[in-house]
Amino acid sequence: MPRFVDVEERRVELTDAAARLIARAGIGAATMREVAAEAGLSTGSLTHYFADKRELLLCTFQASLSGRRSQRAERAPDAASQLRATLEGALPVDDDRRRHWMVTVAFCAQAAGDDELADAQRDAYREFRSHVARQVERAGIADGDRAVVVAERFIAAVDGVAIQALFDPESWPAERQLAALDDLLRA
Amino acid sequence: MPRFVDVEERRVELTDAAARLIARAGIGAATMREVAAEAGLSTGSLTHYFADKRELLLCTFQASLSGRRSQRAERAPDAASQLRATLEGALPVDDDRRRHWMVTVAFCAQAAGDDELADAQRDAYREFRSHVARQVERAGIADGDRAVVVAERFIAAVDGVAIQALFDPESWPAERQLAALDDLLRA
DNA sequence: GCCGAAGTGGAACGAATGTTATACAACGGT
DNA sequence: ACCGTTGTATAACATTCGTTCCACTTCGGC
Repeated sequence: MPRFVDVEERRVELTDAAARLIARAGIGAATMREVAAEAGLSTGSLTHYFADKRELLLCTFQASLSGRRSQRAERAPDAASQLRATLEGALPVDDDRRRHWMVTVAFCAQAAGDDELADAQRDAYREFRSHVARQVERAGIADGDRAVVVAERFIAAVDGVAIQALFDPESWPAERQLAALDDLLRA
Repeated sequence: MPRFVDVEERRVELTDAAARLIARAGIGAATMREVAAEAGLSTGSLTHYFADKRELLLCTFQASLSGRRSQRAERAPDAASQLRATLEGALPVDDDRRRHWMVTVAFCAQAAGDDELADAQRDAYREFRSHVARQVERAGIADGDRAVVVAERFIAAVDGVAIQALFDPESWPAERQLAALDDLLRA
């Protein structure tokens, strides 16, 4: 087995390139040629690491999801701070999180007519809901089913702010997004 | 001027066909041929009413927006009921509103890399925010700038629920969406 | 030193897309 | 009755897409 290249790393480079293109110019701009060029490779190499365009896009989506998941890992002193950090991770307050959000929206739109993608989206959402609900319980805000309902309300509020912020950044600088989050947690 | 055909009506039929396709199978499925076929016409007729595909999509988006705007028109007895009706109009509680939401999400994703579309989206959102803020004032919930902030919070909460309901309808039947809306207005 | 597998680039193909052009049908004005 | 405009359908166009294929390079094993 000659020629040592870290396959997984190369795949990450390619899905990163795809995510960058999608965030910048929409999912329609993520053609095989454009993705390869963005990663500094050729289409021949691209097909060497992903059999299909479909596989490339699915991996791009899942990489974006796991990127968001890893952001949660940052530990905070107490349960309330952890909850706040988790919700803050879902706000487009910097370029990186903004990029993740644009990719998420693009795949939301793509999920229409693609059942596999829709399932992945739904499962990711439910997993996130469980995660937030667990932190709500730890923070002593609510228990059991009530915690899930509270988590849903928190997520809905944060997502709503995120969407407004995505397409009207002038009205929603980072500080205003964080202020809205604090208002939410205070109530 | 021979051959009487209601041009505006025909254009509505075509943008409706486009909206149906987008909601059903994503914006990628809205090709010129598919839209024409969905409307029961040929591409020759389609180009007769819309110079470009771009014009067709822009008109489809604006038609979806004005459709949502007209839904607000239903009068309610008091200011609080009007506010509730407006916010309920932003929830995908039936097939029609669900369709509008899918189209909105599709164009949200498309707005990346299309400044004109992004501007239209932002302006529509601001107009909706003003509308809700006015109803918040009339309902005596808040005044002036506070009314705008309250409106933003309401819209964020409703949009967040809408997105969760779009991609996880099992968890979000219509009654649960409306219950979440009532919870929101009670607080 | 040579062989073969892994990696890479680039060309080529068929299919599909947006767009344009052309031919025909339908109807009002004179 | 004829003409010109409007509406519609079909075909063809160039372009672009995903995909496939082939030549070339690079390295480890024998």
